[in-house]
Amino acid sequence: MTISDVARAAGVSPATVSRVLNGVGTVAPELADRVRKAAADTRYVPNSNGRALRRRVSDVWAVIVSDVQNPFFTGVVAAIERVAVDRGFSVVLCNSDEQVARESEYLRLAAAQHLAGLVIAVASEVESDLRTAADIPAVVIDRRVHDHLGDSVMVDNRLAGRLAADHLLEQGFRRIACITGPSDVSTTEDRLAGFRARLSEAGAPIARKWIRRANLRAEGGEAALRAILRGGDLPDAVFATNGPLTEGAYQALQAEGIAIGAEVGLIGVDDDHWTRMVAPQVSVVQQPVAEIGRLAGELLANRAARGPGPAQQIVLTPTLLARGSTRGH
Amino acid sequence: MTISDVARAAGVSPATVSRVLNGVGTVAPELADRVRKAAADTRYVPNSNGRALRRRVSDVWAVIVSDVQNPFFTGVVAAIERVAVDRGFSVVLCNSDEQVARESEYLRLAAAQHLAGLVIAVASEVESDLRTAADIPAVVIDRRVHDHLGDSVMVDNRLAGRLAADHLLEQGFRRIACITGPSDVSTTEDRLAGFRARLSEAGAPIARKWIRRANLRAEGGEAALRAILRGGDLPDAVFATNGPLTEGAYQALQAEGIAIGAEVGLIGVDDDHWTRMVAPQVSVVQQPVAEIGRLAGELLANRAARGPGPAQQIVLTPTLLARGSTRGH
DNA sequence: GCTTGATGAGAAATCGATTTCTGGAGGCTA
DNA sequence: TAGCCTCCAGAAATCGATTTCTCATCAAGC
Repeated sequence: MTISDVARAAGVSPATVSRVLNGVGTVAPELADRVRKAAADTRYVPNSNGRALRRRVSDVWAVIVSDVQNPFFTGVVAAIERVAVDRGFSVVLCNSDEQVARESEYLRLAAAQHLAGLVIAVASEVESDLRTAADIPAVVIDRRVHDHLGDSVMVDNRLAGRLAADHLLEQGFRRIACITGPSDVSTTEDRLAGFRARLSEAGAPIARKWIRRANLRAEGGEAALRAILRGGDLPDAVFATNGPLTEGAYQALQAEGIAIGAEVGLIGVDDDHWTRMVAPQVSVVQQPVAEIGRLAGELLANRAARGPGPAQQIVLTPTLLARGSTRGH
Repeated sequence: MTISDVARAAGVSPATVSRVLNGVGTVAPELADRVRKAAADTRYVPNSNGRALRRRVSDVWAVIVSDVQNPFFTGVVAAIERVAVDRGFSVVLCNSDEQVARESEYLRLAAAQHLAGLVIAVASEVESDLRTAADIPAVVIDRRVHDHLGDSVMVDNRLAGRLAADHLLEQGFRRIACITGPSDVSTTEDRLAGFRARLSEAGAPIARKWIRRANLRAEGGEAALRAILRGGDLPDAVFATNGPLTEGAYQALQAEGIAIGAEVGLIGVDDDHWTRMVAPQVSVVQQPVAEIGRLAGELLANRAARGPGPAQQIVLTPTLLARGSTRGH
């Protein structure tokens, strides 16, 4: 079913059908009615490849995230969608699953389709390469990318680390471990950096053996915590630098029968629902999830509307939520 | 940067560039090298609108789900992606957010782009209309749709309800409530139906006032449980028919200081991580998440490869996971 | 030495929509 | 009534890739 079929059915030219359906130019009301009727009767769906080819742009945004199963990202995506729907865009979500190769494939796809915009949380600060999609407006969120100078919405992750350290120190913890991600993920890396810096300042530098890197899934966090336990020397508190890692750390402590809070304190990042459902509740550094998504969406919409111009780099502030898992030492 | 630019740079015709990059036909090795070099030098990304227009099909699948924030769906999507990547397809995820209008928009988009395939969990059994995308191979998952006869992967949800009922009866519960979703969502509706049927058979029919419908988010489950509490007459157990509803019910019970298991039993659906992290752990009817996604992906790949043929309707079996939240009555 | 066939690569048609170009009909002014 | 606009709608060009058509070249076979 093409525009020519509709044109034939309505007894007009394809040009007229296009004009009616897009509301551009002037068409006699009577003809317009005939066209609309024909389009409805034939269940005509315009081929967006033809349209995008001619128009040279689509009305779809892609959001590429590194882990669709992480509630932080789905929360951000939901907020982006709200803005997009509001401005008449559609959003498709792509999951790179922390793999640079899959990310590149999605970037290629976005560029090849000449999408209207792109929001991306990269898989790797050093290896990710956004040049493939350099032609379409992009907003980088959550994680920094090597030499990207465009719009971005980030959180002050060094501060996040400092907040966690401050809190643990205040609560009297001193023998502190950290479970964090690969060194090419800027978020977890910055949180570790801020955390370390604060502990060093306080004269309680973190022991090298107590810094554990893991892949950014619950399994990674769990394995890392078990590795710490196997070391024999038990820390009195643990900082996990993202949501899934926190979850994994919690599960390992629980499985080993260690009293969270009393024996070993635990503080995490990202306020997923479960943190308030367990006992004791888990202290976390919270990121402004909805705000990140909203701002990313608005930045993208503005960039698309206003064209090139000075890049905006927004940095938001995290918040400490102190709870039972870091009390009772 | 178009194929003609590359052709000019390599000193050949566009046809030759196309042949080289797609590996079809025969091209002299020397020319081929020149083309490949020119394509690399110019960072040429083929316009997929032009390509899809001519080829009449793309290599992208869309997965439309009703709630990206529900771990059940993201789990299924991750499994579909594994199959897709394996077969050389890309997957984009679309979130209808339980809204038929947004779902239609995504269906229109999928049809307009002539995507290679579609996997969908509909927003409404009665209102969702897949005819818009009738031209592309589709697999329906999770929820039934009014008069859809194509491929599908479902779970025996009446059995899921019966398993929950059986277990509660066995544990000695008799005054039982149910928190479920809108009546046009077949999954929660079937679970309720199976649950009711089993309780009636056992001579302990569920009281009408103890059947609460809620929107399918944690807030909905929480509100529904509070409504039951406000009724004054406390049930001795509650069945929540999906993941977020279970979460909400748990939160409400906990907030009200009701001892889960001892005072009020709780059984849910979907084995999200938190169910094993809380105390007591929550009993659930588990769906084979990865299996659903894998089968949906394979069904779609086969359909695309083999063309029309008899539809396959796969029904999987849920499993009961009995835990502390339904003990101790 | 001439015919036949295979091979390689450019020219041109094609996909389906949008947009520019073009021309006819009708209204207005001088 | 001639001349000029304006308005409307069809014809045709265009977007960028793929694929069919066409033709030139060269080798093999008789």
